[in-house]
Amino acid sequence: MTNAFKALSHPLRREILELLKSGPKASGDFADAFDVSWPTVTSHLNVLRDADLVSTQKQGTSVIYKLNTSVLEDVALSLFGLIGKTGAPEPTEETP
Amino acid sequence: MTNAFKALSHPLRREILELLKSGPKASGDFADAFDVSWPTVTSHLNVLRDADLVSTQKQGTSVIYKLNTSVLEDVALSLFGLIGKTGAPEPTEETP
DNA sequence: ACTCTAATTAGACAAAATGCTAATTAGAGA
DNA sequence: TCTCTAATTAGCATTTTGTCTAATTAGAGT
Repeated sequence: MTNAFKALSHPLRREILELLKSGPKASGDFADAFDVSWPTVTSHLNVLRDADLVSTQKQGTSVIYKLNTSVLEDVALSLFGLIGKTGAPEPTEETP
Repeated sequence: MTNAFKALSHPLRREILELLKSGPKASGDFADAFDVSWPTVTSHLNVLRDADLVSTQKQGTSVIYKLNTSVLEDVALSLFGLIGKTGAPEPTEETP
């Protein structure tokens, strides 16, 4: 999960995830959507897949990417953990 | 808030935040806690402060760092937004 | 087999991040 | 004032990241 933080650090990768919110997409869709070269997109997609934030599936000549919600949720929860929102009931007083 | 993602991408910086969970600490406390030089710690602390993840306060010759929970919460929420969860995690148990 | 489209890999290169040592600033106290 | 301690800044080497173009792989359709 540690890699997920690094993967999330690039704005374009976060935009890719944002696009994936509306459903699975092919590599070329991202290449069309952003103003960078297709190889650059591929590189970012690889980072996201290595971090397990997305998973892939081949469909003919296309490669379909879809959001991997579980890791994303783990990351979000770990951040809440950092500020004391663990998902468990909060104590009425701060624990030193 | 965009910078927060980049700030969170380094393991040592996340460890710093983890340490801050238990309360505000001085720069030297981190320098003691980790196996890197003090200037390196300072550099990481600067990144965290630029990202508004921590705030500082001088106390004599010491500089006290404390966690800035609001930005951390924003980041966590934006990740939940990515997976369609609009709010904070619900308690696993009923709050008494 | 040939060709077109989808996508990735290879290789090069610039820019940014990381971490060190040495030098500097600034406050506290004798 | 002098000195000690806390912390940051400066400068530098090394590594990692980001991006491009060119080349390559692979499937589909004709």
